[in-house]
Amino acid sequence: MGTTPGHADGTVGKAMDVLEAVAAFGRPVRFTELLDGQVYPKATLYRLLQTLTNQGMLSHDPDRNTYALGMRLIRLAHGAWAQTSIAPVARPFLDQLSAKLGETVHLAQLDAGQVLYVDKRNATKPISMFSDAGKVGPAYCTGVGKAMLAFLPEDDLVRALRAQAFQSHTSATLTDPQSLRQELEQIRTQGVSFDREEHEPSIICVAVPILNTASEPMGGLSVTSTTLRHSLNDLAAYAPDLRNTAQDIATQLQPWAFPQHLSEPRSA
Amino acid sequence: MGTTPGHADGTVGKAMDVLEAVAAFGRPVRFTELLDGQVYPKATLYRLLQTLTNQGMLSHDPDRNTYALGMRLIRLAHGAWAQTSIAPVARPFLDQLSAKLGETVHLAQLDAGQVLYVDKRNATKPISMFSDAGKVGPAYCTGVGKAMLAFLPEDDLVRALRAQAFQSHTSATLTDPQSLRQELEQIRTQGVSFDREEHEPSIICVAVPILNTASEPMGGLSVTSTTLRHSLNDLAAYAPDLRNTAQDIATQLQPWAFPQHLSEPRSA
DNA sequence: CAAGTTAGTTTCACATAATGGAACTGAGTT
DNA sequence: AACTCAGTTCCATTATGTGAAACTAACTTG
Repeated sequence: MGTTPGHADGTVGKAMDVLEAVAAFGRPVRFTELLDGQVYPKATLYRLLQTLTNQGMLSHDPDRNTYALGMRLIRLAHGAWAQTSIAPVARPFLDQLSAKLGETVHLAQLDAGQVLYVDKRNATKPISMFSDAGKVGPAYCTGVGKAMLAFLPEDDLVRALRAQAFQSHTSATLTDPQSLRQELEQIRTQGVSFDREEHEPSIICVAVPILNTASEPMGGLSVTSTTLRHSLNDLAAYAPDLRNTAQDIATQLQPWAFPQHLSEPRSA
Repeated sequence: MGTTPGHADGTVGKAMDVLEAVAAFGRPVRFTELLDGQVYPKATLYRLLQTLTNQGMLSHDPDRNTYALGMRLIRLAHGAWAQTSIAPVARPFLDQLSAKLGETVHLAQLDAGQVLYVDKRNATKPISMFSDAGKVGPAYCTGVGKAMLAFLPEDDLVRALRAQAFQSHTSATLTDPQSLRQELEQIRTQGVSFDREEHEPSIICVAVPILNTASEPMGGLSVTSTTLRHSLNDLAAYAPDLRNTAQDIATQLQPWAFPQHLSEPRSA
């Protein structure tokens, strides 16, 4: 987890492990810190760091002798966001929904069994980019996570759950696959999922999946609030709006799933 | 340019070239499309694509047989944004400035001679994350770009300019290093730079650099508008506010440049 | 201030892992 | 049934990456 050398395929895999290790620190990190947290021997780690820095995937502060994630990642991620995520398609709908409800709205997708937030609206104050997009969270104890898990094909679900370490974040967290599966069953029939302070105390949310025509989850959409401001019943009232927006997004997503513009006149 | 196999260091470098090549298309791309745009032979390209997909750096649509940038990049970029860019530090100041001026505000940094936008505020409507952060632009014909170039040490400047292909975007674009250098001289003395429709017709902006104590540019800050709404003189009036905000950000950035929290009790 | 410690860099004999030409598969055409 | 063309696999060759150990430089410490 985190700094696991996930069965590295070749040199590239190892390089990615190193990237991940740097990311895990969440701050500029010294060579040695990486060295004893990591499985790769000194010289190997050293060369990998060099190469990655060279490539702009890491940035190296020569004064402090520290490494941090490089800005090239920001450029590339912009492409990923635009090409691969459902966010650009969902954008206008998020605007609409957030304007209507005046609540915090999240858009998420599943990535390797984890919830990856790809967009967010916070009605109260203007939101800064990147600050929240790119965040990840556990799927089994978040509203959007459960909404998506509920509609995952069985084998995908098994794989997603195996990747999770079911740790108890709050007293309400579902920590065994058993009760989670029950909950997922219920979500599947109701089409709505709730986070009952399962991830963070006093944070609650209502979420729906964004499904394609094959009923597979393409993403999730949620309204988040606190127990101070809302009850779960209050949130439940948002469900219809959420469902409508999810449906709208799903509709817009169809052409995206079957792109027509594939064969362009090859520029000789 | 773009798909240049920039003197690849090793396998990792080649893998990054492939990433960049996929990014360059800006849409899901077929194997063959990459193949004949790229210098790597079939089998090699194939394996690199496999590895990258495996690693989540690319995503592969098995139906359409296309590759696109992967979501792992979004996760990593979030880290880069938080660790390496000046954006998180500048965030509250951007909020403030944008609230005061009610105009579109950009925060940028230099990356490999290009302008990389790392944050943005648009007072009129709520802004989506990632949509603009991560964008790149040419340094020599944007307000923030010139503001930063003006304060670059000579050898860095030479390197940055060599990377640029001085193409004429509008009739106002400075296309020769000569006149650009003159302009930079002026910016250096005045501390403000203008984009006089040099990048896009009718788009103008005023920008200032964010300088560290060594007077090296850490980033740039700009207010953008259109010729319909403002004259250059109007924009010039924003300069003092921009300078103040840049100063505030620079001050906050000092501890960041000399992080105290480096030696933590090593977790045995 | 010499001996000791720590952090980072370089070397080099060795072996793994990447290479790419060519052959193969299988879907789509004619 | 013969012919594309896109994508995938094979495998002998060799380039690349490997990592223990030696080295250097800065920084403590007795």
